[in-house]
Amino acid sequence: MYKLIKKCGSARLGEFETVHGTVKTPGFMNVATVAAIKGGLSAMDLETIGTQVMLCNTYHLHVRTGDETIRELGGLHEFTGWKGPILTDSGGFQVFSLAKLRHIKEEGVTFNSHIDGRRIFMGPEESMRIQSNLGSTIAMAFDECVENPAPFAYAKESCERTTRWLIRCKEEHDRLNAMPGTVNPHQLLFGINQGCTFDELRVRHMEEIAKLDLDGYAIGGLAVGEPTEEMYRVISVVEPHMPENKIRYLMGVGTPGNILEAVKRGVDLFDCVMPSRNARHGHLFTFGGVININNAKYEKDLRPIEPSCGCPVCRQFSRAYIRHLTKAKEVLALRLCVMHNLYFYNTLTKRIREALESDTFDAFYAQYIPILDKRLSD
RNA sequence: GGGAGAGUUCCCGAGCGGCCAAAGGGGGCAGACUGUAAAUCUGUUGUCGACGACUUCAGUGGUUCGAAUCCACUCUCUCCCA
Repeated sequence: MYKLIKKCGSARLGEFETVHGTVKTPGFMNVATVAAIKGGLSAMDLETIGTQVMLCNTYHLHVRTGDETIRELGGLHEFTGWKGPILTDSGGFQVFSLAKLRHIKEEGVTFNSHIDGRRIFMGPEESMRIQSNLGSTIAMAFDECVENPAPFAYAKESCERTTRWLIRCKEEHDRLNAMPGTVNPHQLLFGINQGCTFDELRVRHMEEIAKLDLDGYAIGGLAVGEPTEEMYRVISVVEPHMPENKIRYLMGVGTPGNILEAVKRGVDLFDCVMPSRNARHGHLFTFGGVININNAKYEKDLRPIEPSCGCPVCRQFSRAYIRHLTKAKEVLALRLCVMHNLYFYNTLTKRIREALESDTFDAFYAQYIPILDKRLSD
């Protein structure tokens, strides 16, 4: 359960206890959609790079290899070898990202599998059942992540449906946890706030789902194309209505700067594909700004990605070597870049925690906001 | 020695009288990426005083209003017969 240690303005330092270990917040979850961090990282590497929570996806694991199989194999922890907390996303985001392949009804969503095209039905009960089979530490409610911009009428209708889905999720989740033979009978459930960029929808929805007394609350449906300032506004609008004694998770966000801004607004937990995806494309994060390791100027640069970084990659390899590997399209390039970027994100949240601990968060914020998302100038 | 074919922009390779500074790849350069259908996608890639001009399709010289494209010779390479 969540324990608030201290606050600095709206920013919160806390801890979240689970059967698979304690998560220190603010924290960043490392995305492993198909039970693997893209770029060739395994459970063996996650400790090295400071991972607290691994995030896997319900829809992706359902279509391949299949949640029933993973259940037979002992659940995701046995399957992946990762003993720490695992959060499974519900498949709700795929309602958004696989828009061309799906059809939404009150009961749930019909997808055409992106693997083989076969029809798949997923509603709140199905999502809960799959996540129960996967045996994750934390299950996410099945929601609809609505595209931006969306007409108010549609946003309202979708939001109300997401609330009804959430109630069904909770019932099914409680039922499954109580069933004998459940992989993880202590599985937690987080609800997801929606409402696009409409403040009144956001607030009303948050108030309603707060009544359900779930294990945690997420803000979903942001960073889907709306201006960044609008995202910050929505967080600020919703935050006062989020239960103080529950962990708050901003889904799918974001850039290092986004995370710092969201922490300042009271968010505890994050996940994003950005560090891993951008790493695969040669964009590397540092506390001095972002670099594109593909750039010609790094061809003979003997410095590590970030001289002050303590990650295994920066301790051993030069920019020149990593650039060579990316140019040569060696898989090692992906691995090294992803390792560095995830270490950076994990360290960023760690340093935010340290700043909160030592009451220097404001100074930390003032120092890093101007540079984190900019190009490193060296 | 005889015969056949080929030489295109950084590379491979299309073009075979005007719509060609020249398709398409590759490579290079740069950009995007936010609960991952993403080791992907986009732009750019002869030069310049740049809505125009200049140089380029092995070399030289021709034919033509106009040539990377046709002709002659030269050079280089590949294959076949000796």
